Amino acid sequence: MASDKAYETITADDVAQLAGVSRWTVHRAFKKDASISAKSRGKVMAAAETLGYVPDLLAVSLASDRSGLVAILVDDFANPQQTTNIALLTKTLRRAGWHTLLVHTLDEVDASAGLLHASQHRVDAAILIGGRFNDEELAAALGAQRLRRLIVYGRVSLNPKTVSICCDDTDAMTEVAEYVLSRGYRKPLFVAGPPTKSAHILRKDVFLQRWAEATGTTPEVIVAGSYDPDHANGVVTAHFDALERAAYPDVVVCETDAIAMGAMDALRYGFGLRVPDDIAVTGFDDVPYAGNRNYDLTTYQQPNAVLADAVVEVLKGAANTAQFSKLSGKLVVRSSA
Amino acid sequence: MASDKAYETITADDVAQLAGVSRWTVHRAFKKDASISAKSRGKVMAAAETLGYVPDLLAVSLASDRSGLVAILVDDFANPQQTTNIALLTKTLRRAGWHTLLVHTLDEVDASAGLLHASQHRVDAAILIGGRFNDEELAAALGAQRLRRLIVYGRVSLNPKTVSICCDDTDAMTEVAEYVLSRGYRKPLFVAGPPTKSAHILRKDVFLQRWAEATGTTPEVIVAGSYDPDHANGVVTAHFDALERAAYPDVVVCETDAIAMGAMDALRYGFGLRVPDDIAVTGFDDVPYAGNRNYDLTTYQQPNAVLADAVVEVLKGAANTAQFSKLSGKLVVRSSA
DNA sequence: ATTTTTCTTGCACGCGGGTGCAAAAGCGCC
DNA sequence: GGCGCTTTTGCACCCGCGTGCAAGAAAAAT
Repeated sequence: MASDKAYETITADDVAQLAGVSRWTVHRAFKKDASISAKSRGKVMAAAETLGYVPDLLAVSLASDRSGLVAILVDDFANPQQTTNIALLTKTLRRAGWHTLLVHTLDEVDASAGLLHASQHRVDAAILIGGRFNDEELAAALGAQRLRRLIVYGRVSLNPKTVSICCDDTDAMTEVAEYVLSRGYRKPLFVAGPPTKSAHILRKDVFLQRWAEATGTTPEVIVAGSYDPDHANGVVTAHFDALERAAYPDVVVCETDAIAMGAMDALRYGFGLRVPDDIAVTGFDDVPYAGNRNYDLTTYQQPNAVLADAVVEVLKGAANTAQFSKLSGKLVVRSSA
Repeated sequence: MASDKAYETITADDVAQLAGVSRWTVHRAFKKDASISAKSRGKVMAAAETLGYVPDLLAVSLASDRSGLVAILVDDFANPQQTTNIALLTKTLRRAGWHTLLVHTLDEVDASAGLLHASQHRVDAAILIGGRFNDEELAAALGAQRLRRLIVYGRVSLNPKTVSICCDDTDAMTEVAEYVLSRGYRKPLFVAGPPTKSAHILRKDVFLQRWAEATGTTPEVIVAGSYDPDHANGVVTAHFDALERAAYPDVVVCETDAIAMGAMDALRYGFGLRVPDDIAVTGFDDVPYAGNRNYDLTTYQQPNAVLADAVVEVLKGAANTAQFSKLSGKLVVRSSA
């Protein structure tokens, strides 16, 4: 194993000495369009090369007040949409020059603690992907702490101090509702995710409203306490257990793919139902597994790349952030409905 | 959205002024068992409370040469075992007081670049979870850069400058082989993951050897280029496409659950085979989905919590690190084999 | 009351690098 | 060669906090 001092620290001073210039000249050599002669920049670069000099980002952050770090707060790794987002965001941010501090928040209270820790690292922004948090409380923290920006990802926050980056649930869920109606389903069950304290997912409300407009009836709704497929499985099982066969819905509309997958497993293995022959299922997000032959889920595809790019825009100081909460994806029709 | 200066920076100086003491006394107040009078500590704490003072971790890191940061390098978010590990590690590390820098490495070359960036943040350790890297090259970097420890997670690295934390593939895969033999299977197909440049997964070799010892025959082997289930699906499909029905193996032994899940999908949906009636499948890792009713995979359960705890031990400076590469899990028998 | 001993406290200096300004060097020109 | 101007370079000071040491204050011993 590596000893605690296996490395030697090369600072700008070392480079300066070798190059025969002052430390500040070294810094200039590394700074794009700084006033420095070609000759001394050459000397510095050569010296830096031979010494293997790399600037210390900690010191850079301290001095420049920009850390190049973005915190991502996540609370539910069982939700495939979240892991997908983490993967995409870390990749996108890295390409754009930011590094990621991944904070695994344990519960709602802990989200604030996580945010505090992130701020102590002077992150340039904190992105909330998780579901269990209270953005009012967070916004309070926002004022007091060293937090530049708070980005709520994948849902709408009404707090003006935060930036929401998400697709327009109204358009999206309306499209899903239209599709379900157009396919002739008439007895839907909506499976919602955990209720939110503040930053909302509007899918349920939109679906219910659109459905009521079109049919004059209100669909039944059940609520899953988390976006873990296994949990959704249990909730759906409990619901169907209490139902006569004749009372089964003809379509199960789920707030997310994670829920849809759990629901589908429940229907198939718990009640021997065939999808879509006996009952249809729709999801939302189009996570990687949704296209899998097991599920082949009809779902609404999030514009993931666009969302991730929006984060970079915000980091770069985009002025008009309102547009970022109205992005749109597209309906993906597969065999499940 | 938050303006760029929404926060006010409260430093120890501010607290000192309010408390009527010097800055150093403030630091002492926050330092466990520092020599300071109860009275002034009280004053400091009160002042810190009213101002909402929180130490700047960047400055702490710079001054103390300990960042409290650990980098996790990952390359494949499609592999459920990796996301599981990320979740567990971030949680475990956070509880133990470390924060996580998540680096999404794009390819093998990029792993070195990622490690370099991590070192620029003075991480206390870097953990390699990914598969696509070359640990010799990384070890070279290790000497030159500001990297205290390099932990290779989930596989064995022979490089003495790194610490391997993983379960003992020899014991584990022997157990799997014994089980497969005991169930009467005689015509196995081994589906291996991508070949490694240096830090190895020994499962294939162990299985082949044990099988040869027991039966005198050598199982057929095919190689998947990644641990993405979809990719494995394709590889298995291609293999079976070229086979007569009579030549099908009776059991498909997979290097990981991710591969097993892809393989199972291929067998079922591509060739109409029933698992385990027509063909059996085994995995390795026991990822969350492995227990799902769709797969219900017989697999070898990694001692995840033990592995994660081992990381903390190493960070705390555990002397005897050799033990950490010989941990053991347990065989989980389900219906797939 | 004086001297020791023990606590407390203040402070210089360092971590590695960024900023703005002033001195120095280089330049063209008369 | 001397002048004024532009480019280079050096430097003081700062980011916020930690360490070790020495001076000051309080408590104990004489």
